[in-house]
Amino acid sequence: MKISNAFFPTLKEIPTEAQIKSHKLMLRAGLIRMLSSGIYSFLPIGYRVLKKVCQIVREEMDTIGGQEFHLPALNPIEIWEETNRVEAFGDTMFHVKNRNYILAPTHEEIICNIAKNNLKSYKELPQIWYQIQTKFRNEPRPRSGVLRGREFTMKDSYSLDCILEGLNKSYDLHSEAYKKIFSRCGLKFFIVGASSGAMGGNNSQEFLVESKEGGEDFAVVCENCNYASNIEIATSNPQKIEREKISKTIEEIFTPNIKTINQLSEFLKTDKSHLAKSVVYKVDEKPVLILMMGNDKLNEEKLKKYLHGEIEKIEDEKLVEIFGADGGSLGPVNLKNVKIIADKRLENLNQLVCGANKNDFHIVNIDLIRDTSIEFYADIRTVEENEPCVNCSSPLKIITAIELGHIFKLGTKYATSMNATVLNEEGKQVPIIMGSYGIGIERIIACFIEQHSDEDGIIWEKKLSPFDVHLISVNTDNQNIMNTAENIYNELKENQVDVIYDNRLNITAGVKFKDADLLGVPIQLIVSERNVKNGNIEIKFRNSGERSILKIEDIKTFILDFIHK
RNA sequence: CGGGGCGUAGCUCAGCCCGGCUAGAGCGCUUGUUUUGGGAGCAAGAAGUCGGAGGUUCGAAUCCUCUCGCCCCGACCA
Repeated sequence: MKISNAFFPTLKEIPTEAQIKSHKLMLRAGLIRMLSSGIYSFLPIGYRVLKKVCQIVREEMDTIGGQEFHLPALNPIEIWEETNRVEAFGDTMFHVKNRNYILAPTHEEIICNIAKNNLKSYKELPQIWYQIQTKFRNEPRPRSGVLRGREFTMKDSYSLDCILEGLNKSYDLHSEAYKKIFSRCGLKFFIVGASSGAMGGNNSQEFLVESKEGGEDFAVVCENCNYASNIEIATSNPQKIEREKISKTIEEIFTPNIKTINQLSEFLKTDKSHLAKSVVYKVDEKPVLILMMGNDKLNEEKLKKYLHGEIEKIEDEKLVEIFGADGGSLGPVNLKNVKIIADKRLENLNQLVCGANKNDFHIVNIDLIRDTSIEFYADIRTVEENEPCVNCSSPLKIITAIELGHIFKLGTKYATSMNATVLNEEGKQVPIIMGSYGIGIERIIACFIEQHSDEDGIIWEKKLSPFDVHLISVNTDNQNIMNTAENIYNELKENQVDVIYDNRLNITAGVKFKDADLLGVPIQLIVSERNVKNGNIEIKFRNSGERSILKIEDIKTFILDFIHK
């Protein structure tokens, strides 16, 4: 490709809309342009990278026996009502205004529909079906360029089995394929156990890339024993508190202007492990009081597992109405008509301090068994940095990360509601057992750039690079230089080398070098007077900045060796 | 959906508080010319309904109301 007649719009300045490195560079290097919030066009250079990523994904999916589909993005809403997911997705799903269609946010229902209509027998299983296509989700807040878009490319695959061992095998195949995909893409990633959220099912793992700037997920990891888990489900071994031998009589005490656990601990000279914080949620419009030890943070994801229905933080104004006190003074003693749940860490403890449901008063010497009617205890706290690991007691780390891929064992949830069954060996109708496995294609690109760039631009590795070689002619008014560069260009093209050739006239060398570094193709070939007169060409490696001189006649061999190495 | 910020030339921004000349700068773009190894010099030029609508005023980029868009934090989110 010759830049003189190509669309390669680079930017010297950083558009204000971009905050994180990958977004800035994708805009500056002419890979993408925004159409609207969370909606991006891939320009020719960016699309080349996207296609390379897709090809790697495709090859690895095909290797594990995957078969590629092309599925409709426009779906009749009825099929989504069968699984009750119109409601589950809520505002996240795009609805077509003048027809009863939706824009598909994912494709379990469509896959399940095809399976139901066409698969009859266990003999036809297992199947792995995948697609690499655009998905639509009305993200309430798109951000970080292509990292969280309303329209984005996703590889999703679905495994179909009718026995559990089959599902396990399909799941493991995907796990291995994903490791290969992300390694081939040159990413440093790690794997954690995760919550399956609105997808349904139980077992699930996420493939994450550490990123302080663009990360939206938090992973809890142990560097000693390799325990790794999304914070949504992570557990730890916090210090255990024992019940004291004697439960003293409860007593209301005056605690003027004490609102927080820190203030209370200071005021009473009491360790936080003897203070219990009360937080209130609304579950199906009814208040639920949740007791946490000290400053422990409630984990909503964990809480959701124990409470059915929508959970939501309660408005401050409602608190006075229900409890007769404000936020900092609530407690579980003498509460009627409010369900109480407590974190496992507090189980059956005594000698505790809680709010008195009366502003500026707390109650001391509470015995949770004697003085409260707690419905149940459960692990609902959020793990904190440096707490001991559940397996090996080493201090845990918390890492901010971007989610690249997620694999789930879905089970029979969709097959059951859509009545997708096959006959098993005994001639019995059994529901198809599904697995679901996603990869965010644009996220691979953005994560790669997050990990591979410097102040001058992107540093592609050859597998994802939009071109193999960036050819630059420096002295454009010298016909000999232009001819030499043109010959190199043609020779490389004839040998299937992808070359981008900066043949622009009347542009200073500096501009060409800056653009080349910004785009970040691994090898730059620089054709200039000073070297051509000796029959030489300069070569610069983008990653190391290293330069060397080659004989013109050796270039082809050198480049081909480099590409195929 | 709550909180905050921003919207002026293709890009980055000044001007707005405190209304008043023909709305500015740098970069980019066009033409000419000189340059040609790290985003060039000189000369000339094109480019804007100041996001949109309404209002106040003799007069609005500037003040008021509404509205649309973008970014950030939170909520939410496979």
